[in-house]
Amino acid sequence: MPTIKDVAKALNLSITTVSRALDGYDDVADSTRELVIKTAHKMGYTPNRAARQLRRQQTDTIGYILPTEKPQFADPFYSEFIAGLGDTAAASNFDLIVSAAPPDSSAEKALYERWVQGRKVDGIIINRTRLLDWRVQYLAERETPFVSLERSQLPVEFIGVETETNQGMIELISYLANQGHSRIAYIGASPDLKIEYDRHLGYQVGLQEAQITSDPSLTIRANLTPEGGYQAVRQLLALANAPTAIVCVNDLTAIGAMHAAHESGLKVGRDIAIAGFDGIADSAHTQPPLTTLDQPVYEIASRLVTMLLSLIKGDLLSERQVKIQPKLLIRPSTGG
Amino acid sequence: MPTIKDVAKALNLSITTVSRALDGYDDVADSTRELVIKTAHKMGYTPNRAARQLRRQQTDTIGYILPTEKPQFADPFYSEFIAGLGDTAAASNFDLIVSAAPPDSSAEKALYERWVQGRKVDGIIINRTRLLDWRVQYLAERETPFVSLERSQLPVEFIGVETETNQGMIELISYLANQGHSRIAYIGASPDLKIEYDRHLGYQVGLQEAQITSDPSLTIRANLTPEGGYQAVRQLLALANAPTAIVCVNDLTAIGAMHAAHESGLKVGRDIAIAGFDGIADSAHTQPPLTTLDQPVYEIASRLVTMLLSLIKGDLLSERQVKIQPKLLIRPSTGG
DNA sequence: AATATTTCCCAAAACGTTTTGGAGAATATT
DNA sequence: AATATTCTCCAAAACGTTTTGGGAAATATT
Repeated sequence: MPTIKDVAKALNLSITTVSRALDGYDDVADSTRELVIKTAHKMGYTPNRAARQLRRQQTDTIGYILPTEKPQFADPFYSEFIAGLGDTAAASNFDLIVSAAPPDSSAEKALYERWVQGRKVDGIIINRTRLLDWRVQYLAERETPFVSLERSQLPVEFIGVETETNQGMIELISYLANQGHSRIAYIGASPDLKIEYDRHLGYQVGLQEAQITSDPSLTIRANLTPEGGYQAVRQLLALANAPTAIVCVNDLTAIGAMHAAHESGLKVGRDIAIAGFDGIADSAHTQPPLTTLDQPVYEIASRLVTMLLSLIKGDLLSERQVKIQPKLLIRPSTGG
Repeated sequence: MPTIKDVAKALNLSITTVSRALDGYDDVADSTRELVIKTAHKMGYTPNRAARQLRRQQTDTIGYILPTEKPQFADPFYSEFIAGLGDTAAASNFDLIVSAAPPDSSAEKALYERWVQGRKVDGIIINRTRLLDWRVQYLAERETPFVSLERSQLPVEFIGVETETNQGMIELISYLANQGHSRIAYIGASPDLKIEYDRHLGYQVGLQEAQITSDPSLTIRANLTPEGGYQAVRQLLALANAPTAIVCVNDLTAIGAMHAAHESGLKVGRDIAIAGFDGIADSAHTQPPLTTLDQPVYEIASRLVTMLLSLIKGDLLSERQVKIQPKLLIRPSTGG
């Protein structure tokens, strides 16, 4: 594997000149630059990343840690999200390093420390942000560039992307109300998650706009998985006064919810309405197809990377806080 | 951020000794080693990865490239797969870098070159192996350690994990035959993929064992997505002599297939039987729940990393070729 | 008491870059 | 013709480790 020294020797130039020719400095003659570029290419020279990183004190790498729950972890949201991160990073010649850890665990903490202290990454992408997320505190204190999907409640400047949920929820619930539903339940997630906070709030605002009085017994917390949604619906259907429509915090929950409804002999879309949130690809092919608030996951991921990279480079970011409007996709799971 | 030099100065030792104390060499007194470890920890010292990499000429990093298809890419298989890769790598203090590129594209080639030539990774994980996969040729030629999920047909030693499909397919098809099905279709994927080769072969062997003569018009190729499965079933149902059972190359295809069947007014599990392959988490919650050949994705990923790491370290690998038996999960989508 | 061995430590080189601070040659300006 | 300016180039230092090849002191062996 040729080094810069080999290229220099082959051309009888100093390594300084080769380096500067390759990096586009203007204190090297055009003729030599061309020559350098050509022979470097011919010799198959690629700069050694470690050496460059050591000297430059930066890594050209960004990090992302998957929020894996204990046993199994399979959410199509994340494969699309990671594809977006990886693609966009690669387009700027950055690398993406990925690891996995349960949220708010010691393993998570250890990973962040390893990456931040060891100067393993130039910046970090956070998602599934929690209301009082130690990660944003930690990264802000250490002045490590980071962007997040969803805003925490900590007094730290928020840079990233957030989904504006209220409008979409209002649309969804008004649609359900127009279909004649008045007992509309909500299946949420852990209350320390910002998405749960937002989506539950959106649900309540939606009810209010539709002039439906909120019934606390119709809000129930699950864990973002099909299993969670399945169990939650079994509870809801056991209620004396069971709901006729159910809004779920994400599509996976809705998939489990539909399963439980079917199992109880209800025809989803006729006997009960069920809606999700995320717009994962599967949602178009569930039986019946799922009404959902669709988010452009790939673009969100891509946008986050773009923002993070300019943060790292010290460019001034015109838009530090991007708001995304989810799009209501009405499908047969809510009748109509 | 303290360096090894700071630690050495604080203890009035040489950096050599500090380095060797930390690395566990036995030519340093136990008392000093303890002292070094303690103060290094107290000072918050973490070795700089770039410097270590440069000196050691290795990166403690493995790479994986997602096979993203053009528009959207969301397959829960991959979120679980990546979680397994990341977890297991992190447990050995290795990092996982992830990027994305369409299979067999110039972008894919560019990424591999960047990683291999630039010594960015110590080893690579391959999946969705193709029959004549340029990647295995390339990596073998460059003597870059790699492991793959599924074996190519190239004359290169195979190291990795493969799924033994025939047995599972025989079970599945014999089950279908016992249910009275004799027109059993197969929806596959691109024929250059090893999984397509294997699973299609398994299907044919299964038919043979069940003494059903194979009808070529019942094999149809899709693209591993729900959309593909959906379109394929529309074609199949338009046949003069339509199938009564359909075996799909993966669960996503099966999900789309069920959708199309429903849409044609067929009740899946009663009027038509549909089965998938992979055992993604959703498959338990489709309507009806999907019969599938379940693979332990997380364990497969984890196993691949373990193998790759010993390959990198030069340990002798006792098992270079691991065979996995998928497990048939019979669910209502095939009636019964 | 001399020699051999073990124990514990260290100075210096090396890994492959980028950057600093010029220096000589060519050209432009007086 | 002398001086100033611009063009090109380069030697050397630095980034933070690990490893090599000892070397001095302490201990064991004759």
